[in-house]
Amino acid sequence: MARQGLTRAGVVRAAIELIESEGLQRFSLRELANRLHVRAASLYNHIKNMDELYTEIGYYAISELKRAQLDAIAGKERAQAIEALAEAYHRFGRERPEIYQVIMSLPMIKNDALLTAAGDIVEPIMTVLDGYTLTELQKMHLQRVLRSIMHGFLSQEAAGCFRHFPVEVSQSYRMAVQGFVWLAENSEKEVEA
Amino acid sequence: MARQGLTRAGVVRAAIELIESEGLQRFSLRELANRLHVRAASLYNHIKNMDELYTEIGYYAISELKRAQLDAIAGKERAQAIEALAEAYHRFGRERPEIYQVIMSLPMIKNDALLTAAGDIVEPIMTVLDGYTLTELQKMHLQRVLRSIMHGFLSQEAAGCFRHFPVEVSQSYRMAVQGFVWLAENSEKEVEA
DNA sequence: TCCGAAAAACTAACAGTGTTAGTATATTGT
DNA sequence: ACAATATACTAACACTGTTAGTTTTTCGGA
Repeated sequence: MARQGLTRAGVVRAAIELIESEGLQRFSLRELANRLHVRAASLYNHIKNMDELYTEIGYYAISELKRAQLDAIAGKERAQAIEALAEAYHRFGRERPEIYQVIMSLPMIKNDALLTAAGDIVEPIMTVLDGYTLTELQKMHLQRVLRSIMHGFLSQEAAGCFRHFPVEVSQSYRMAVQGFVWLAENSEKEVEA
Repeated sequence: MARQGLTRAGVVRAAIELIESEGLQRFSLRELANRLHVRAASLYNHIKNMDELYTEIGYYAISELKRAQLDAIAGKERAQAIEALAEAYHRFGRERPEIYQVIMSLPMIKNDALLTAAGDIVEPIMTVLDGYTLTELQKMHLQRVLRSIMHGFLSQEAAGCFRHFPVEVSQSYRMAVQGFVWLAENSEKEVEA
């Protein structure tokens, strides 16, 4: 019954590590408790329940994805920035699939704080779009489009939908991003006209 | 202990109805058994296990999505066909969110038969692309791009990511599809050159 | 028509999930 | 040093899918 010196932050960190190593699917409070040398019920001294823990993990995951995007666009502009951001997003999803999956399965509909945090993911995209001469409305639309392309691609790739063909996935992705670059430039022309 | 006259197909049908009415999240064998006036264990006389039942539901869901797309492109060509297909796909996801979610959470990586069936979703897209002068490789890439756009959009919309802004979602979607049409036409030009 | 076989329902149990209540012990502040 | 608080525990509950073993119904063939 010796104390384990657990903290809320420590529990969250351990949960993240467990998810990254064993997979989101197999994650459970019991397994997490085992790692911390504690009974499952004891975790409730540090977290309210599983939803709250999951939300906390979500905050971390979102901040990581945001950082990856910000790092990518540093010192770049317009098409070059878009391509770098898209590539970084893609790499993040490939290298940390479980963490990415956490983001995409967050119950944002039920949690307004989480929805606000998720807005962080959009921030780097908006920054890049600031480099174009666009109305706020256009930026809004374009931001949605880019997000859809990036997530849609990653999601299907992770589901295994793209693996049975010997056609390079990265090239398909680059093509999709190129279509977006065209959209951005085209929207700009509409404004300038 | 009177028999309920259950069949494998009947169980699958009831499961689909239950998912559509109560949501995929809250679906369980016990609830399904209740609806059929039977104990949960009795379901195992008609299905092997839950994975198999889920796979069966997946086949249905995939065929429905395929049909929606085929209906949409009937009698249409090129840009008009692409737009109609994309719109039908979007409507399907909105009107039958639980069924769409089933498709997107199918464990295709573990089930080759399921992966083959999932190829059906691509068929209507390939048919539309046949209306363009493209190499097989280009068609492959483009098919992936369109799928990514459509699914990415639907997925984020369902997650609630697009709801906090008074910016019309349908217009963003149309913009994304327009970008794809440009990609298709542009690829065609490359071939013809 | 009867009887054995097969099909389909049952009950009971198991291992797993998250979660709560109540209890004991360790730590901390006065 | 003692009271208060924090943290761990055990035991239990209501779920989840799943299996084994049992009883009943149904059906096909002699």
